[in-house]
Amino acid sequence: MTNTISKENYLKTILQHTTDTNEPVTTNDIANTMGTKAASVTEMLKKLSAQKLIKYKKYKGVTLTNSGRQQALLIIRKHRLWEYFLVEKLKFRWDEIHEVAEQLEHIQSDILVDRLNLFLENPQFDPHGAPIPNKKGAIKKSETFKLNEVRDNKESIVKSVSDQPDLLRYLSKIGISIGSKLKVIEQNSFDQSLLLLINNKVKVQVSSDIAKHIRVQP
Amino acid sequence: MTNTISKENYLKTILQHTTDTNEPVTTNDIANTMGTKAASVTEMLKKLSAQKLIKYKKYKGVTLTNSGRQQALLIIRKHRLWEYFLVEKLKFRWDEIHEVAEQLEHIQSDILVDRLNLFLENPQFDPHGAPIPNKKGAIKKSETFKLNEVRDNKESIVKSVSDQPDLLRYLSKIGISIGSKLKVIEQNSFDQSLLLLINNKVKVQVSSDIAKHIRVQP
DNA sequence: ATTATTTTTTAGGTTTGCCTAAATTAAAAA
DNA sequence: TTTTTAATTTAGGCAAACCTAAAAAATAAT
Repeated sequence: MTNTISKENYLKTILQHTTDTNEPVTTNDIANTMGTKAASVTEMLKKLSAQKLIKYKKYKGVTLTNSGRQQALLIIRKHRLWEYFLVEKLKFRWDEIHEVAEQLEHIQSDILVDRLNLFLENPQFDPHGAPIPNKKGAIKKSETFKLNEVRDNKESIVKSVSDQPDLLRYLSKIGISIGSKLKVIEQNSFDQSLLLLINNKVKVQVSSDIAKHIRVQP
Repeated sequence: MTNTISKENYLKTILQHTTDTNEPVTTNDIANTMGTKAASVTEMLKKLSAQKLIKYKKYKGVTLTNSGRQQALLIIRKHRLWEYFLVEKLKFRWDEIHEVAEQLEHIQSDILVDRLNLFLENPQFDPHGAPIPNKKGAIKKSETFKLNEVRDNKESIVKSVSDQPDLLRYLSKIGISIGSKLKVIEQNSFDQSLLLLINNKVKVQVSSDIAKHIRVQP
């Protein structure tokens, strides 16, 4: 019943690549994000398929079964609860937590997750603003928009950012955090970079590559 | 530089078997406590020896090198800090923590250990009364005695108990915890069991098998 | 001091998860 | 539609950590 760490990581990766698009994820995409080779991925897909955790047709990519998605969501739950713990209790910076949470998410203990959740008072979002799935794996999704899709001169509030240490360090440096108020002053039509007003105070130019990792609400 | 979980467990086991006796531990003893077979142990000993973590002569048992002891002590440190966390913060009972701590002790992150220690306010003893090694692996040892070595009609205070869930549940049931006051009323000369007075209130008969897992101070 | 018993080691296998190189299939280009 | 390119899978290997069975060494018993 208990999966290996490697299998858990595959499930998590497949979930991440299929939730937004609803499309099957390819062997190569999995290999790239996991830092393994395509051949290794194929091999693992066969095992996960035999366990009915994924739907896999040769050469056609993969999606999760309900059972696989459920398992993946509970790993995400653990990851995000631990991230919250690291920041709120142990005073980690948000760019320091990823690596540690990647380890902690694989600790197997239902009672631990329950009590950690209780101790943290049932948090709903992790330090990057990502929603924490509940005990059953259910996730409440909110309507947010990528910053690079917001029209000029609209004000919005930062709701979440991608979990990438480099990005997080950069955002801290320019003063963007969850809850920051952003106004897109203008979009450069050549490179799609944005001129932002942050919290009504500072103007900063950010690339569209950064902007697409920032999700906001009007 | 980073060892596998399996290697860490071997180091820990070797430490546990060599600290009190100062004698080399045998292949079979290691196999028994780890739940593996002697052949597997021999194989691993060769690897640990090649890494200069243990001193190993064929057929002659094993001891740790300074480097190996240092590593083992830092794993113990993590184990005991996590145990303290589980009991003090997450409200685990002391008989529930072992299995989880066995997993948590293998999380690799120096910064995590430092900040956990800070968060817990630098605790000196884990929930069973075992001393927590400091950041350098140093452990302060206190003079304690096994309860079965205490003379009749002497009063003493419980300082530590062995980390075995069954034992811990039993001790809870009869009302013994760290700090309890015990008086050995009499020792049965046939089976060496002890009649105890606990906290000046309850009388309980305890086998010597239990008593040797309870360490006390006068 | 031999012999018998127990302990430890060696030899040869298994599983998991990774790899490279070659073969196959699918997709894109001519 | 055929050819070329790209993606994927298969085949065959490797390291880690376990195993069983057989051989060797150490210890205990006669």
